[in-house]
Amino acid sequence: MSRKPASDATRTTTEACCTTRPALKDRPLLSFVQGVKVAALFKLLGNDTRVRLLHHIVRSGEATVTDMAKKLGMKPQAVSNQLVRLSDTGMLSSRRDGNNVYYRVTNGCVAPLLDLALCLMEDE
Amino acid sequence: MSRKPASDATRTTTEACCTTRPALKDRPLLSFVQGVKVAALFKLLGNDTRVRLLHHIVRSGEATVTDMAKKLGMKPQAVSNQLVRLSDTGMLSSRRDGNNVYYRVTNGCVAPLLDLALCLMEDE
DNA sequence: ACACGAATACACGATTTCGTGTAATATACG
DNA sequence: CGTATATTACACGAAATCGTGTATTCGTGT
Repeated sequence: MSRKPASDATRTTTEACCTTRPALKDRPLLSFVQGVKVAALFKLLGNDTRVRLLHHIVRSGEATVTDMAKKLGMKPQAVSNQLVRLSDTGMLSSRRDGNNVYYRVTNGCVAPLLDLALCLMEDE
Repeated sequence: MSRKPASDATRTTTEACCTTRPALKDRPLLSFVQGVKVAALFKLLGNDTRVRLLHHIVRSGEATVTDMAKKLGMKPQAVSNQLVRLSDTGMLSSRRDGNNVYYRVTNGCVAPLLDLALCLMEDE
């Protein structure tokens, strides 16, 4: 569980994500457990609410629950549910200021992943 | 439905995938439909069987159903089910040679996506 | 202490997912 | 034509998913 240095707080741009690249093609076939782990990661992104939440946070740097609920046109509970799931995996972190809880992206790979998926979507 | 030029048949390396990059952060918040589309893409990758299948094909260039079924220790039907789903979205293409059907990756973004996910997984 | 708003915890119901089993189709070889 | 192998089509059942409703926690202000 070694989280990234988090860089400086307000930074939300697409950072360098994976410096060590073992060259996908040369790896031995993924084991069952590895497959499950990778799939779990994608599964987390495989939901329109979570995708839109992530994109919103990437765009705005930080956001509160009610804020996002309004933007997405959803109830705060639904949003909170997904935010918790995203936080559990280390994609997001939360900071409390008074009544509000601000969420931000902590993992540098998230933005690139979204980016790739977006243009792959528009491509085909 | 404009598929990529497919480059030359035997090429399976991580190709240039998305040349046009509208800068994720500057995009307006994803609409509901966009969110669903992106999520659908990730959802497709959110399964250990499909992930391992994709990785195997990326590694070997081409592979038949029974071949993959043996490698993954699964029944041919289960494998075929997932291969169909992957083909429907344009990630894979199939070629028939006698009794066997060979599957290969047609979309250049698939490998980079897997790559990103792999190091993101190992990172945290 | 009390009320209020924000965020979360939890159980429920509708929907989707995935491997299995069975059957059908396709191709090769006698 | 008949049989064997490879692949796929289809229905079924167990399991996971996701938004909703309700209730609880946390912080603020009066």
